[in-house]
Amino acid sequence: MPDPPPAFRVPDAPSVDGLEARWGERWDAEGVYRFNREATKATIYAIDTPPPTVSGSLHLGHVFSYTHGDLMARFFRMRGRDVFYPVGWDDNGLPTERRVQNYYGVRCDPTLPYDPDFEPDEPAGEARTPVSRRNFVELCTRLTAIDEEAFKGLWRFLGLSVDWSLEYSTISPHARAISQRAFLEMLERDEVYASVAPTLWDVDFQTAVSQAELEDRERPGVYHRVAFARVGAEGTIEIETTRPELLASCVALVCHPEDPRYAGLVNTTVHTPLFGVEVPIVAHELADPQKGSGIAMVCTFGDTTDVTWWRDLDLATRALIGRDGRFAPCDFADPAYASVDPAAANAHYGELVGRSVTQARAIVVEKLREAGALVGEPREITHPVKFYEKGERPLEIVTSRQWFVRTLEHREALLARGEELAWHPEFMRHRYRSWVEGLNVDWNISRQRFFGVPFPLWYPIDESGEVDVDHPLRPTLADLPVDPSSDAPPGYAEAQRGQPGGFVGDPDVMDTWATSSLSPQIAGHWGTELFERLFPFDLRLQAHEIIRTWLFSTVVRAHLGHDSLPFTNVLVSGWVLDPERKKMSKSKGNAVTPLPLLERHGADAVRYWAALGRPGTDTAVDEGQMKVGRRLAIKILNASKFVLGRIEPGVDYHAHEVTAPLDRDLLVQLDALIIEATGLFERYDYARVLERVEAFFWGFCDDYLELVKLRAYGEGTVAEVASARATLALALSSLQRLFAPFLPYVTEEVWRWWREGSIHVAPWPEPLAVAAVEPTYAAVRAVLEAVRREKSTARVSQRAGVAALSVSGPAETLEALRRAEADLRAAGSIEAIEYAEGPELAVAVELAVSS
RNA sequence: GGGCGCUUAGCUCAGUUGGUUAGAGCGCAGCCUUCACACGGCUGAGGCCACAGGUUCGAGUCCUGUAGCGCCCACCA
Repeated sequence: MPDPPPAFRVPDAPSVDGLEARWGERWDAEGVYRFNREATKATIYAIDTPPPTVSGSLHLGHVFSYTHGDLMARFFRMRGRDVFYPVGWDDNGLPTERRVQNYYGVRCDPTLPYDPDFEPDEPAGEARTPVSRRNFVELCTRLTAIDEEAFKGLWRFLGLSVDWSLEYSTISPHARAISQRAFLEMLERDEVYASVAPTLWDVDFQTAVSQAELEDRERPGVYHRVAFARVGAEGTIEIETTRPELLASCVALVCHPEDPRYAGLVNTTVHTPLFGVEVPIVAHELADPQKGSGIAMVCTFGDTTDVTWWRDLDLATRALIGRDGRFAPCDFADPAYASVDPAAANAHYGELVGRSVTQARAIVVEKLREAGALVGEPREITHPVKFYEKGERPLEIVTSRQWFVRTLEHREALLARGEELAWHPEFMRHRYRSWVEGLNVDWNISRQRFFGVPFPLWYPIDESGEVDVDHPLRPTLADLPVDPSSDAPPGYAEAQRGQPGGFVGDPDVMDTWATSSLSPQIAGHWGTELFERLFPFDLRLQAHEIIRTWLFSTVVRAHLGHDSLPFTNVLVSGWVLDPERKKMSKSKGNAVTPLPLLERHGADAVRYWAALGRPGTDTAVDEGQMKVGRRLAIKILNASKFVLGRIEPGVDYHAHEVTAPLDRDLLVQLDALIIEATGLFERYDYARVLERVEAFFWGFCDDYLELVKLRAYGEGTVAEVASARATLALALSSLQRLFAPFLPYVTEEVWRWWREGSIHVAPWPEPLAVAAVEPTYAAVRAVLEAVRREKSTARVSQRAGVAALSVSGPAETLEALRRAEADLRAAGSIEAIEYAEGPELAVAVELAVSS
């Protein structure tokens, strides 16, 4: 530690206001949080923090979670680790597209040519001007840059100790290059494949959606009981469906193989009502005899179960819903449909073409009713329906070509990775496991959108104009990142785009998780020597809602690409709940904007509130706790001011000067606190650290400072005075540093009153190894408290004199009191103390006659 | 349907391996205009630790079950 300065710099009226600006600038100027690029693997502590979606606004939940990461960063930095603490922005993807559309009043039309002179109207009107993909991406880049500055300002105010030179964004050329390289390597290793398959599809966003982006929503539905006529036999089979509009895509009826009601019907056929298509009755385990009539209509595709039946039972394909969510034309005379009355079927279907799902449903129900195929009246129910988490209409399943990462065949290995990872809190491990166990499709990473990382592939066009998707053209690694919609593949010229003998670019972009799953590789500069020292990272910080997306996908990429975990620890933050204990979300309108809270209470105060939130535990917004945090910060100012007013500048105090039993006992307690706090921090239990340190500190202020006040002023022998002052100096130094990760601003302020350099690169306190003494502190505090109680009961000032104090208690307690009698008498204004042995500690106070 | 978490003072929450009389803060009440701190301090009241069984000398803590709340996962006709 540098030598103490010759004089202390304690202001007359210390304040917690304005510390953020003052120290934020100094930290930048001094490079306090700069990563040491020479650091070795052994000393590096690398942190992977979530790149927040730039299109939204940061809410208090972000502040909460990022504070937790910062606590760990600051602790390990003080422990001597070389902390690699970058921050990223997730600026690619759908949310940004939406925000740009609204902000600038544009929409992307990839068929348009680039207009270098295009300027959007500001503010945007209602109209949406179509612009080229390149123009659109430029606007995305422009707006995200603005948003990122605002985010950065908030993080700085909050006091995140990140190294801003390590900032990254997921749409940057660097991130795109990493993302494309990782994709090409997966392709090389056959870990990713393109497939034309039924895909979950959002009809509004017109893009595929992955399993991880699904959510169930309870929606009202209507059961319709529909009769199918048997073929070659008398009678009908009745099914129940909530999606009668899909009758035209019916390919089978399915029952459970052991259902006695239908066992004899398996492998017979029926005709669909209205369309007269002959479909088989088949058996499958998934058919639930309890549901509806026990026999279901299989359509291509009504839901994911249909996909399973279709695949397992090798059923026909009659997909009719298009990418826009409307019924596409089809001809029932086509042998694939095999209608017994194509003319009638086409007449019926003609009324559905171009209709949305809800419109078609009404039409089909009416027709069924007229045809006498609707049995009874429809029954209203509520049932879960799959939605894209950002979508507004139920997902459809359409057949399209998509890129998939092979996750299913690595299920066991991925489960093992989950076991290998150290989870904080431990129970969050279950979330990951149940997700991996429940995977049922490979990870779809392609999106039919514009602002994202393009797939770095082109497809050759043969002389007859056919696109050959099976033999993609790849860029060389040195050319990455590429945009196949504007760059030509190696060996081709741009003029050959779309021409026979030429090429076309892959039109899709990667899902945002396909890029953010590489956050360690992006932030750590995969491909450089530095990355080898950083990877795997030491800590991943995130909220529990993205375990199935970000955490899972990052584990997949590291497992496939590096045969490793991406990080060794994950710290999972809980949610921030509003005062009614509801999850904060923008859509509910209860999201709390953090900046006003930070300005009102101060960054340290907000961090204090966040730091009390245990890992994985949901925590309510509580301004009361922030006020407590602010008060704690003020107390640290004042206690520091007091101590520095008693000790000498330029003096290096040592534990061997501490001779008074009370002082030595305090330092023994402090050693225990340091040991406990260090252990808790190393186990990521930051909240307990704060709780313990805070409790010790308040006791230190309320009792110890009061007890040694007079000695600290200089009363008593030289040794007694020196003992008190040394204890104050040593305790203050340790306490300031114990608080530093939590309250970085106020601790920096008070540290610099008497120390050179930043507290945040000062060493974490070590125990002073003070030899144990006879216990003194606890007994003295108990008596002091009793004296205060008596005075309070007597309604006199705490300064009121005590003429005589009679203490009875066990001999060892009395011994303890005698060891610190002068201090006790000073703190309690006690003239004389009488001792008497007794079974329990009891005090009798005789107040002095007030003058 | 499977899983996880929670249930302790009016409120928000601690109670690590079972061990004296269950803790903190806020709020509330009373007192103190203290020479570090009124952006204070001191003191106090307030709890069948969700419920029912069990293990144990001893259970807020361990086991079983029940209920309520929240979340995750699920093939949701």
